[in-house]
Amino acid sequence: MTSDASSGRRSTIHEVARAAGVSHQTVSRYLRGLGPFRPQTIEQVEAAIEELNYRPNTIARSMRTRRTGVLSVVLPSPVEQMPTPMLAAAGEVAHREGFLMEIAVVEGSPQERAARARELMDSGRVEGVLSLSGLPGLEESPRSATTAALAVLGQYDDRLRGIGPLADASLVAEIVRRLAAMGHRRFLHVQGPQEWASAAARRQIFEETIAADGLESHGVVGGAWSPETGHAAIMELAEDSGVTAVVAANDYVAFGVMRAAHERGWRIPEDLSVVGWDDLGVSRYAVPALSTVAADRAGQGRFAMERLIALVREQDPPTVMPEMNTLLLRESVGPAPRR
Amino acid sequence: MTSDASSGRRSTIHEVARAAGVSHQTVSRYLRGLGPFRPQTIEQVEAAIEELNYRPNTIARSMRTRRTGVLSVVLPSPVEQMPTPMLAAAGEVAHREGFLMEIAVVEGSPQERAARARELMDSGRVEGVLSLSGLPGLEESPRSATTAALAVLGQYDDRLRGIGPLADASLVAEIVRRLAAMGHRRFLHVQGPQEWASAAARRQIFEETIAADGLESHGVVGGAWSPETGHAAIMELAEDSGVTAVVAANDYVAFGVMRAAHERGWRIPEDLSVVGWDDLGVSRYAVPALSTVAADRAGQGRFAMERLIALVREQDPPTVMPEMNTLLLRESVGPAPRR
DNA sequence: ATCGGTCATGTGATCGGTCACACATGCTCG
DNA sequence: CGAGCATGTGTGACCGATCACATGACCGAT
Repeated sequence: MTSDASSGRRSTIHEVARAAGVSHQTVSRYLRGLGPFRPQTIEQVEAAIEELNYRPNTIARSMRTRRTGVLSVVLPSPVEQMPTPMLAAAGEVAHREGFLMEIAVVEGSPQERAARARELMDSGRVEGVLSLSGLPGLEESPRSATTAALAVLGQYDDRLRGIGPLADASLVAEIVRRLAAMGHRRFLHVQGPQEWASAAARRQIFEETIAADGLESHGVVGGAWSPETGHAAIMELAEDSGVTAVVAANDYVAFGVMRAAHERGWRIPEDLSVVGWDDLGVSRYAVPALSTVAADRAGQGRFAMERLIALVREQDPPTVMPEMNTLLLRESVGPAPRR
Repeated sequence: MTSDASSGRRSTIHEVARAAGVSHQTVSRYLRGLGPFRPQTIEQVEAAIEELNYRPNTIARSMRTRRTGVLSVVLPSPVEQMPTPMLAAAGEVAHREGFLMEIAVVEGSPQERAARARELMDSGRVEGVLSLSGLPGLEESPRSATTAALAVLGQYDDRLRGIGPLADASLVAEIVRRLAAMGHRRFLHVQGPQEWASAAARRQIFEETIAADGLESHGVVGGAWSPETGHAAIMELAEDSGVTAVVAANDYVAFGVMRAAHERGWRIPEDLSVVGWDDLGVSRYAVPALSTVAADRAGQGRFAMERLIALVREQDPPTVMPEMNTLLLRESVGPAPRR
């Protein structure tokens, strides 16, 4: 904007101090808003900053203070289905608390991801790391002098109980029972990738509920979050399979299921009922409108970020998040067809 | 893992050097893989690193080298429809070139976003900034000593010519002409938010083509990227509007359009043809399958990131990206109904 | 006249690395 | 046999901030 100092080098606090005729420490204090100043001093410092177009070097500051104000969310690599509402909410919380949230996309296997996350924690670049997927070998930790804090959402423990709300699949039981109440007896589950806590939990609850309630499972197929998965699952189904209800891993999968049913000439919900998970923005606009679970991703994002920030500050983490999933039954479910 | 040094402080290169019986410089060289070493030296240094559980402090390194290896993508705040395939591809390029890509979600008006981006560029924390939206007052720049490089994708210039491939809307003309060839005469455009270069460009080309080809526009409505927008646009349409073809701003909007048509009892494509933009993963699985433009987001992401990296390295930026949009006509378009 | 306290500012060390350069050793070659 | 060179390593300055502590001016109280 104004004269851009003399050379291409960026100016430092010392140069500002010299230009203002004060000590570097005075400038530093000014920048941090500390201590009272003589009006004249303020004026001179401000003029010098303006003239030299000075901006503090965050790196240098971080080196001394060991604070960076940056929290990092690490995401597994197939980033296509990034949980954006969650990230948006998490970012909002971070912003409110004075942090900058960055998203780091990390490639590779769970082991490689864990190594990269570890590296990030040790680099000094961030004060906290939030992982949305499990990181084998790393455990949640408060911030220490040696590393950044770590919060993990959606991780499973040894008994496959998700500790994060992400993995809470209890509503799958509700789905199955509601469908059973409408007369459905034979179910198909199209599962997601089993490395994901949430996918594994949904499958587990599905099978448990089928068994507990004396219903029939035609089986579990699939293994990805994509529409293709759902499409293939239905196309491979025998004409006389007897399946009248499909529990899909998520809405993407459910879209594929609905499309395949259409292609086979099966009406939804008259011939087949379908339920997804996630309540994508377009799901209620599908024809027929897709039944799903609204997972309050925003709430989960807030929760996760608040938890991380508490760990960073070595405060008490927030209490366990209440159940926040909501089952939305729309046009894609109906009474089971008569045999 | 092993003994965690003595205290809570993290160990430094000097401590490693002392433990290994070499100079700090030798350790530094070892870490950077420079120069040859005596086998014994390597052994001692590795043992010391292992024993002290040493990790280099990236901040301290960056301070001296002025390199951070971090490129930042700044996204506007309503992050719900984050262009994930683009980000994924961009991240891949960054990774391949030895950079870490972070995504910074920035809140506020375009002006505020520009200010935050500026701050990020001046902080020294990142070497380059890639903005997916326009930043008023900031222009693309190579990396200088004073700030990070900036690349802007989808920005418009004074004459509303998008400089980024994102804003290339030329296929809108093709869409309109293909529909006209099927007998459509009266069109509706449901536009996106006009602050977005891409939305503005699509609208402009729509209107230009209508005028140039002597067709009729029922008007332009809407102004957001959401299904609600498309839904409302159709619900408000008079029964005798004469509109037989809708050009929607993107697939989200198109989903809303299709749903509303269904609710009004209009068949697609027999009564109404609909075209979206973006080719969402679920679009080809919709019933009827949604016609759209596959924008090769991944290609755009790669292009943008390569451009940024070239700016950072002060090399020649890649040549202008070739046309990469593809029109996909699916079930949602058909011949115009007879009056 | 001296003392203690507040106000406003200055001095030098420090964070943990890299950079520039010096230096010691052993080998080859004229 | 010493110059020249490659090999391997060490010394101290430096990046740009903050931190800990010192200092000088001014004030009212003893």
